[in-house]
Amino acid sequence: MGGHSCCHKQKPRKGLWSPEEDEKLIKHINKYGHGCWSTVPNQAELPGLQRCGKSCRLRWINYLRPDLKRGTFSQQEEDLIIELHAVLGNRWSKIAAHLQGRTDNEIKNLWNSSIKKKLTQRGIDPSSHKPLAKVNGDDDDKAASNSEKNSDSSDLQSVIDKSMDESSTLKKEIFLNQFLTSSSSCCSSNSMGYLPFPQVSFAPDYSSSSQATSITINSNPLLWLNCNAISTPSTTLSTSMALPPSYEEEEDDTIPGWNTGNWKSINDGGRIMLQSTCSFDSGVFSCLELTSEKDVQAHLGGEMEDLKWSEYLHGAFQSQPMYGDLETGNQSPMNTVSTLYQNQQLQQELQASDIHGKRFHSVSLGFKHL
DNA sequence: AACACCCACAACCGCCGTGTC
DNA sequence: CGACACGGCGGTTGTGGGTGT
Repeated sequence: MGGHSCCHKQKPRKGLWSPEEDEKLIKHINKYGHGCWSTVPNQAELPGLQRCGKSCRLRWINYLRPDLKRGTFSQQEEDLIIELHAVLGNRWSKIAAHLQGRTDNEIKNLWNSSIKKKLTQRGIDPSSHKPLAKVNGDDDDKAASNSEKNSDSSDLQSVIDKSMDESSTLKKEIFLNQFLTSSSSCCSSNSMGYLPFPQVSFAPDYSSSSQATSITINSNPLLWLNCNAISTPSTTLSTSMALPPSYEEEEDDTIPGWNTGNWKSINDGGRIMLQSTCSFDSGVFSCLELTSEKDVQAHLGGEMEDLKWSEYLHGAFQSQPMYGDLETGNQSPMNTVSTLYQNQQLQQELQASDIHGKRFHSVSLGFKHL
């Protein structure tokens, strides 16, 4: 156990990597790729790397990979890590997947050396993300995975993980839709369902003093919702929602029929800004996750993709076509994604964190009341 | 200058899941 | 079906630079 064949032939070198070793490894990877790490040390340029394949892999992934960002973490990145940790717990690789150019090791180190302390200083328990006063007992790492304490959340997370592993966006949509269909069907009318994405948090319970607004739908139009932010007890970022055109005329942001008890909504010049969690009591969600600029472009620019999406929605829900006129009256359906960038604050955040144009997560939800 | 201490980061270790034979 | 190899992950340790005394 633990021993690898590549380590048996000769005692592997340990400790810090020398520049020469790095150079050899880079040369090798550039030339041959890294199909099988265990053979890398044997194949590397003479006189051969006396390193375990595992060590080569780690060195490459954590340090030598060309797409690594390196350098200090921005405040936005730190906030995002905190928010993701609140949802994902110590699943560093999952967290790292949301931060372009950052490795799980880097994030883990940052968490252990810096963020943990900062949170504690702010009076927040770093494992539970709750105020320290409210955390019972001693601080054994009982909430290493915060969401796992709740079996529903744990199930949810496994669904998330599974869905993330699906390569096809359409598969994701179908899978998540299936999940949500079954999820919503088992929810009583006043029970909570949560958007099944790690970037949507399960947190703050807005009190009656908040501006929480009930948003409902009682007919069958699709409601498109773009989420690319996360809210946590410590931070709340806004989520944007693009409404069907018919609702643009409404005098306020209340839509009868869709109970989103925990959404805090703000009417922002005709656009509805949402914060916090979302709940639903019935209906079917369709979900789309766009994880890269390429994905977005494919949807924004690709008629075929739009067609597939529309067809899927038609087929699955027999619903009316998606709404193209979200705001300006001339947007294509998938341009809902672009409304993300009409939120100036969000745009700034994305730019500041170097995510803009590179990688971000967006969730589009189509809703049809049954 | 020497030492202790702290901190950030790199690397290792052990375990687990998966694929293959 | 079991054994084995391998990759991946999270926890932990090691290392080196910076800073204070």
